[in-house]
Amino acid sequence: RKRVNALAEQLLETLEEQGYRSTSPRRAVAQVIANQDKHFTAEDLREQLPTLGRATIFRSLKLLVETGVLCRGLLEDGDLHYQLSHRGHHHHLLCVECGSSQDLLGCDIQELLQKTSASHGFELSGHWLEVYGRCRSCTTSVSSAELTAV
Amino acid sequence: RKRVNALAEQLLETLEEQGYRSTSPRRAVAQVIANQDKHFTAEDLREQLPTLGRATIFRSLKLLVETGVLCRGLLEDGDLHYQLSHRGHHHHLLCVECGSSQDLLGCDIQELLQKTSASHGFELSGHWLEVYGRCRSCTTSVSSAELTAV
DNA sequence: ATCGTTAATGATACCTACTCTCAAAAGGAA
DNA sequence: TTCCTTTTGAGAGTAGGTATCATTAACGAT
Repeated sequence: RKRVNALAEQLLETLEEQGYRSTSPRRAVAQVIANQDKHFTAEDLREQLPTLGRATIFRSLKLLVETGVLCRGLLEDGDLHYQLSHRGHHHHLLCVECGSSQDLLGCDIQELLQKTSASHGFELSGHWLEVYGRCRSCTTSVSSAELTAV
Repeated sequence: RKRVNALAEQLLETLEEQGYRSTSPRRAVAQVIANQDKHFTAEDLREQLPTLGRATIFRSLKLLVETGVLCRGLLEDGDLHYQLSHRGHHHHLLCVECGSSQDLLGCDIQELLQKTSASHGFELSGHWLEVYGRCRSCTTSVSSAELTAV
């Protein structure tokens, strides 16, 4: 569990590098985020940090997104959530069952989009992709139930 | 401009097929949507239909999305917008300059995602993709200005 | 044509998720 | 410590959407 604190410290360092002060509310937020294993909403954070002001939480989230520590995503139901950003452009696999998320590696969609956009006379500037499904542990844990049902 | 009314009528028919009544507020909404050449927000609709109740507009939009007439999308800044849905799963090219949108044709991302998801032990159930950039007419109209600047 | 049932509407209150304002309270460099 | 600046929390405000409910409009049956 030392790693957790290490991650929290890393988040704070990123902020400090960009000229933001290391305050106790920010330390608390960093700690909670570092403990998170799923994507989370602003409300989740608020529940875990009831002593912090509402505005402070939103401000921290905004800051962390701006500095690239977090990224925002959209759940299938339209809810906004946050998760640690693993630097660089990438996408997420979101498990609709347990809520876990993992980075989608080795998916070179950029090239595909570039080609297809060009054929529409379109100058690509960016894209947003979220992938939904069920993760390995959810598919295996439910498979027996499904088998009896079938 | 007969085509516009034809489109509006088509929207209403889709609602009627699903058991919804053809009311005058719905006719008005259909007419405005049919006239729209870009994606639009609920607020855009409200401005063009000031006599309609707020709730009615939101209800109509919801209904049209549920019946598959419209689809919802997310702009780069996080704003929610609507546009005519051309049946079946597809994606949009959104021009960040003029706001126009066109369907992205011939992009088989599904297959790519399927493969990559599988290699993560992930059972794909869906995805969400928006592509941002500048459309043909915007790139050509600005190109001269950019040339002098460079 | 009109009736009666049910769906749809509009006014308004409410709600959620967030932002703004501003006085007070920390950071932190000197 | 001091002084300046950033940050904070409380609370008001805002955007965008939903819930409630009495009234009104659709439309199939008569």
